[in-house]
Amino acid sequence: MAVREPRRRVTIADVARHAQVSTTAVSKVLRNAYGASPAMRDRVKAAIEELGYRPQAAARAMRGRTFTIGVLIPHVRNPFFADLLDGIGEQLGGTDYQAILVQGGGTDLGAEARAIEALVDRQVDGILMIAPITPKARLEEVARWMPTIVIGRHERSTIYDAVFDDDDAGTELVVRHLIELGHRRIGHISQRNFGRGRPAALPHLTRAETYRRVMREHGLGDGIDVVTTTWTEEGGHAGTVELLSRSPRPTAVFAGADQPAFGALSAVHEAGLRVPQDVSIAGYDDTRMAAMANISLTSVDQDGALMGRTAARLLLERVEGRTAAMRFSVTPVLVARRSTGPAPTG
Amino acid sequence: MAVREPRRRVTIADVARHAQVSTTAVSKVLRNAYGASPAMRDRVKAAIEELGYRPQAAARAMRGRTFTIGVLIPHVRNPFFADLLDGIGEQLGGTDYQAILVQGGGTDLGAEARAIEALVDRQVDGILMIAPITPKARLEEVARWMPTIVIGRHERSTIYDAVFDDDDAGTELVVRHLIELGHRRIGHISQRNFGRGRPAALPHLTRAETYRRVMREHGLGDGIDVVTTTWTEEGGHAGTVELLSRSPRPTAVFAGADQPAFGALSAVHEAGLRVPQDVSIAGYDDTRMAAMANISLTSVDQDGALMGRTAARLLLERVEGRTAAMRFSVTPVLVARRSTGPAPTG
DNA sequence: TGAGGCATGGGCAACGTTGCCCGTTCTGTG
DNA sequence: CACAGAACGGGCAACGTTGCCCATGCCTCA
Repeated sequence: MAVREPRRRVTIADVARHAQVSTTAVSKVLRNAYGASPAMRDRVKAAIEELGYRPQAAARAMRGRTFTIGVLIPHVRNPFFADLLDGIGEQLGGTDYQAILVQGGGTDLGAEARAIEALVDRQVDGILMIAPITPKARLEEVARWMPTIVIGRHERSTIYDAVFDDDDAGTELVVRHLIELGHRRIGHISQRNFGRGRPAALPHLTRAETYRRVMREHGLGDGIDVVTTTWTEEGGHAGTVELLSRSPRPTAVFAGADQPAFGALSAVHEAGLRVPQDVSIAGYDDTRMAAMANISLTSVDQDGALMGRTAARLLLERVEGRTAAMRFSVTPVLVARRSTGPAPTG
Repeated sequence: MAVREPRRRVTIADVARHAQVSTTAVSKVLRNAYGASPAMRDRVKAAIEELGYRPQAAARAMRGRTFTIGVLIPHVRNPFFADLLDGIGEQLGGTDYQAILVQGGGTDLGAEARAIEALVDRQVDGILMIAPITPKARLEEVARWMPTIVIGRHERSTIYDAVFDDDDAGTELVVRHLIELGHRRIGHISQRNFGRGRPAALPHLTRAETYRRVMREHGLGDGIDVVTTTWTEEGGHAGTVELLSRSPRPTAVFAGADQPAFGALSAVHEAGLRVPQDVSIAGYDDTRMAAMANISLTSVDQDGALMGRTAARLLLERVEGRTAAMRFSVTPVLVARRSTGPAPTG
């Protein structure tokens, strides 16, 4: 097979010529617009089929529509985001909209800013932002340009919609679970704070705050111990090593998320301690790995697919014209597994 | 803060007016083109800064360039792809190009086809396809339209570049490792075959083929046992349950990838068997979870970041005009951990 | 002093699509 | 049979950017 020169792409004009109609007519058929007879519709559709015509998104963009939804994702390594994307994809399937993903960098404010600008420059019809660390003021600035849904943050906005997990409730579930098991010294692994916005807007801040509150409410203010790393396997490992070096050491660790919890499990293992006999470990997100029998990590399930579906639905509504702001919150559920058990006595 | 109407976006004409020059002049400055004095350059740059101007990708696209690289990814749930994306991002950082990701669905040929078309419709300057299942003929058709790099497939093409891991060598390493440990009955978990192209082009086919070859070369043709599922935790679990039901059951399982290997570990655990005393498990990809001390999965490391960087570099070269096809292969390394051990005697 | 070249800046058309508007033909009703 | 109104199809401009080309003015060199 020889290398042919790339032939010119089929345009609406080619279709019009082939179907013996005007370009306007073809456009009408494409958009299901008024003013096209069934006969013409068929003829044009046949021509489109025959020539393999596909509209060019760029030219459409110049007229205002791209049929593209931009999704800002901190980093694809976090498996929970995959659930969100599944939900988004499910909701968008069957519509004319296509999701494109852009990685924001996770902890790099500058990278995230560039990613957002990239989406704005590309004239997407709407943006879904997954747990952005960008200040709220900037999010609202973007939301004024184009329909925007923010996933995972708790602030109220009158300009964009919010879809989030009730991190407060979820954290309360898991910390109480540990306390009920008799734990008094419970370490917590949190993330470095990059945002400059209102505190507690980001999940890791809510979780840390609620952890502190619940501990205090149970008279365990002295047992509070927060280490700040990153929510990765490596971060969770390092944080747990630090917690285990305390004297007395905590008998349980709420890792804040499953990824650091996996690192915590490995750190406990390396220290020659047993889970849960010596140390209990709990995560958050209920990822698939958490359910594996040899891991069996206690976690908090937030329905990521539902959040994704809802976020995409809300965004489409906004694209279609809704302007009133909406909020949607998912109620988390504790999934107790074998990584948590009664506190060791003594 | 009130909801303002979205103001019109700043265009090149606004900048030109503000800087008292022509739009052509502004365009020249933007593109670092010839024919602009340093003085004018400064003036225009100041105006751009002042107005916060950003070029619109769609309008540029109509003139032939979008500064966008499309990345087709089967599914974000596979952690190995995150390494590839890190490499791609690293190489693209500092250039004017922005990567956008589109999910192909993994096992759904139709979804992948739509994803590829979405990228073509959006006039990206080049496409990086990660382990596509689309027939080669179609890949070449796309590659004639725009610069294309295919990651993970082994076929030769004169039209697109290929970047892949030497799956044959990697599989030989891991299967030999198991044989040297004394295993004779080694199960293998493979994936359903969706492609219709040349066999062995996709990694899972190469791995299965090489597994068979190495087994036979060591006189272990009778010990060959392949189950076909999907390369997910769930698939690996189900496949391993099936393998463990054999009589006699295999003493080792080469899971084909880390994700199914994790499922395999859990299945062995559930069956009340020990790893590696009763059953050895090996994966492929050397993901971060494999390195966790409590998992300690034997795996094969393929340098995903290097593959990603190389693929992105090759693509940029093609965007700049190279037409000769290139191939780049990464040499894998066996990482033996505690999930593999001597075959049980008797 | 004149010719040629270079540096600099701008005019213009074109990329593909769609919304607005206008003209023609057809249909139904008095 | 006349007329209003609907149905239908097409012309045209505009979206923002860039590549090609031309005009101007200055400098250099023979």
